[in-house]
Amino acid sequence: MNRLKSSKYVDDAEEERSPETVILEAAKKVFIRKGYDGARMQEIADEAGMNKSLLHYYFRSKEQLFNKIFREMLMFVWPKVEATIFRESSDIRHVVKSLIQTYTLLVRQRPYVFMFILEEIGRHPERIQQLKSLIDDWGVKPQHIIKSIDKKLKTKHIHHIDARELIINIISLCVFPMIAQPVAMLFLWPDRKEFEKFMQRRSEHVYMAMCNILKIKS
Amino acid sequence: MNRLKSSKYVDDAEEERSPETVILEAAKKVFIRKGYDGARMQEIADEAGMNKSLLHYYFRSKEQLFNKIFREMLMFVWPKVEATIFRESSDIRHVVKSLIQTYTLLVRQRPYVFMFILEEIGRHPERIQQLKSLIDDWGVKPQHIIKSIDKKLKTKHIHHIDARELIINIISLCVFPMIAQPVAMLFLWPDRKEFEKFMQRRSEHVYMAMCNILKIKS
DNA sequence: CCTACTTTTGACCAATTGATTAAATTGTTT
DNA sequence: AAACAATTTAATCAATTGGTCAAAAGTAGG
Repeated sequence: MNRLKSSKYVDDAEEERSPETVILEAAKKVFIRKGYDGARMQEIADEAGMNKSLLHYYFRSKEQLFNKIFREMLMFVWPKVEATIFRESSDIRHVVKSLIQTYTLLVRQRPYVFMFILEEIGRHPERIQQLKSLIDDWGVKPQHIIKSIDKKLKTKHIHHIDARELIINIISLCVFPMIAQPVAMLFLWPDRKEFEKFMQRRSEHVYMAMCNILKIKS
Repeated sequence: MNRLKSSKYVDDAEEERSPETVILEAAKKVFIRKGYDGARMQEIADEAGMNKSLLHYYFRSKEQLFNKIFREMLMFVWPKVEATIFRESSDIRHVVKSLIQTYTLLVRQRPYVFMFILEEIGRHPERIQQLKSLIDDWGVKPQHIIKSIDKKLKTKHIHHIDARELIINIISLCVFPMIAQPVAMLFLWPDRKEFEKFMQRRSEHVYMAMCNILKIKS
């Protein structure tokens, strides 16, 4: 009854056009556009160009379909952030620079991803569990993050700052402008092109700002 | 048919407990909790302890009820921000300090307000119009904001920075940590008390950071 | 008490929701 | 082609949605 395997197209090595994939792509679009509560299974079916029943055939329920998308989003962000935090370099400048580049890259690649995650966790707090078990599986202890950064901050003659403050500052400066885009464009960048230019240079500007905060020369 | 005036309790000068107010308060709670799409008229009625039909009697539709709440939120934020930006002082330090204090105060008083506004505008972009007409009514031209700050930045020996960048940096540093609270508490502040302490000192920290960015002494 | 009004209620509505089911179609294997 | 399994479809479900309406209840003035 619930065969979730598809044998069709599998021999066709190239295109990744299995029904599951088509559905997931369509669902992603709709969930991003409308959020979980605003999304409709029918709209996803239309977007995928198939019958609504197929969504249930392949993914059982709206909730399970959403969870697949949500997990994929978390997996898009977390590994890159984690790799950056625990990178080899003991030079705090390198870590700061990498963190900034990582977040600005993520924002540029998937402008919606942080807002989406924060929104859905805010609306349905039980979903924080998914993130929890994800970093559990990854075997990362949150306190290690702080310690890892903190150790690197204790070297040289750097303006003393709490590691958590440093991290949240970086993420704030990189991520928030994109989250606030609609309002920011109303008040500060009436021209869309101007805003895009601003976001393109964001990485450098944040790095300079962080260097000033840490009182190190870039 | 559509009398929206209430004569009852009006003589009773003290308590602001008119049906309209009770409904608005209940609606606000529910809309903040669930968002527009997730909110249910029945839940608002339950929260207000009255019949669902009364909501339509006093506010006609879910949309109109929401708009009242939404406008109130905008009015809670905008006047204070606007007053801060156009304040008399020509000393950039005062303006920066006031901006930081204003935003951190708003965040502390209504932790949900910025996320809510950004969320609802993101989900229903047509609502940006409400914000537009609001600042129109207020008679404020966005470019004046930039100019006002920019002029103050041109004085003294201050590290050159674009006015819009300065503003977005301040807002990012003040607002984002609260928006990211659920995730931030998972990774960086496992103890809720610790996070609250952090947020209490946020104003000072952001001010110091901004002084470093501007290369002025606090 | 009677009348005119506002406010409140519960029954009800059409439309939509996520989900199920059985039948129809397609694909594969022999 | 027959038989079997996998996929797709359309019809349909019960539950829920925002919204309406007429009747009931409350209120005030005379």
